[in-house]
Amino acid sequence: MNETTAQAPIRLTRADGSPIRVLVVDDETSLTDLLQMALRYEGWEIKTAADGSSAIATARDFRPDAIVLDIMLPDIDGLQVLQRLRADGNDVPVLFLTAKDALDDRIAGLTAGGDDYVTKPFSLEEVVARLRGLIRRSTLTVDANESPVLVVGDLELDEDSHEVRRAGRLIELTATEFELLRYLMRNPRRVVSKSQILDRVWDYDFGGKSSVVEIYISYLRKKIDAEGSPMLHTVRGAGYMIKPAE
Amino acid sequence: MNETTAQAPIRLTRADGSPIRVLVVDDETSLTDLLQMALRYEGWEIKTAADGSSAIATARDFRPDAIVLDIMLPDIDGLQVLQRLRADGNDVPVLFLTAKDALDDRIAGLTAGGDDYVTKPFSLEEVVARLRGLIRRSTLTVDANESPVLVVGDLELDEDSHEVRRAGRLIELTATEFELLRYLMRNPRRVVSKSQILDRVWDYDFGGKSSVVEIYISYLRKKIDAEGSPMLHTVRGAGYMIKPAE
DNA sequence: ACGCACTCTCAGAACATTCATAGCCTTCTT
DNA sequence: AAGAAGGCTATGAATGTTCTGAGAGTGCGT
Repeated sequence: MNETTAQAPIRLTRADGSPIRVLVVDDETSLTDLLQMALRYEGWEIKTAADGSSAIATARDFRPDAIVLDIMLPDIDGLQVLQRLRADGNDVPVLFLTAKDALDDRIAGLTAGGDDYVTKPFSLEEVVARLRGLIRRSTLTVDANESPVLVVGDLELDEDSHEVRRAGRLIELTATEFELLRYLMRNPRRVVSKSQILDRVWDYDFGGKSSVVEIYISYLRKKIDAEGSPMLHTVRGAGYMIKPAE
Repeated sequence: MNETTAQAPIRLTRADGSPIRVLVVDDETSLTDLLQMALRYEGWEIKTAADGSSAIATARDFRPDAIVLDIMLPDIDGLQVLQRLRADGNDVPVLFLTAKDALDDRIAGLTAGGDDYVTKPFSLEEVVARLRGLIRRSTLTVDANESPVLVVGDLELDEDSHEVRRAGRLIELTATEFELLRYLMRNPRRVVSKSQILDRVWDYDFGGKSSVVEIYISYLRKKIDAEGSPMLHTVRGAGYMIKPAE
């Protein structure tokens, strides 16, 4: 055994070690496919539903730890699905998906109940992070053997406070820089390609070029690797990797 | 372990550690739904009733630590419900809900008896705070492993006296400023979004824009962060956070 | 009824962020 | 060693977000 051995992946599980279960509800297959892939990659067990009534039925049988729920559904409105779940005594936390312009009054009050929402188009990192937050804070899911702080070497990232520190020194990051660093830190000592980063950290409808990743890596380096030995490494032709300085 | 470790959440429980139980009585489902969501998120166990007689029955069976009771009910008047409970020898503290214009003298005497009331429309922070106060002061609930004083760094907020001090110096806040600060201080070192703040601190029927939050943050800064290092931090694109000055 | 304190909108200023472009640098291949 | 490919970063324009002053409206207390 040596120091480069892969560490156990950061993986949220239930109290008994069985995988987290998530129900994804949206009528666009392209979106449910995308989310299903991304969430399976987290090691979670996923079921999907395309409308409100099958969502309610599946929630009953599948007993998910969280639900991703589009507001706009062909039959029953997403908010009504929530109401029915609650009327059933089901406290599962819900992450709503909503178009940016269709926001406001209808969503009002949601976050006060411990639920949350993201606006389309979203980045997968954002959805996963919010889900992890919801599940971690949910009074139902017993485990939460997880801290909101990612640590790689002397670099720390706190998902609750959004604080990032290198050797204790506070570092200010923009939203995109923060998401990129979080993604890298959740995959330490592993090369991630520019397309992986783009697929994961940028909104799914991002139309720009992948060179934007290079730019943000460059920003991060200036802030993270400014002093001390570098932790952000380029793997030519393959991608980028973060690991503790040696 | 270092000084940035997340502190245990502030959570009121009964003496044996079991969750607080609250009965919510209102005939409008939208309101009971909202309160149920918000109070569950406090980690409490909630039951609801839509009229006076089922409220009395549920109070007997469920043995709640507090009751939220609308004055206006389809069958029996809320105040009469209180009378019947007391006649039964049930001393559970009651938080009445009443329309602002229907504020009659009958309500006036309530607070003398250890009960309390809020006028509709209310903010969730207000209801939760009043409930916490009632439960904490109630002779029934044994625990109260909780102080009415929130402390973050050298900033103190007393929920009983409504006094706020920074480094010992008394600071005058308006009602809204106080509620906003209380909400932030109950979530120290955690980024809270503008929608979360709006959902929680502003009345549930508030129709305005979330920029009002920015304005009140600005007011708070002038009073709280006037001198000394700042405790109120903007996390661009995410929300606001309070933490001890470094 | 009056004045005062408070809440909230508006609008513009100030500021931060995102991203494309382009030229330079590094590394690899032959 | 030269060329090609890939990567880095300075610059700046466009965009998006936050802050704040002025003031209108509201409601409360006297």
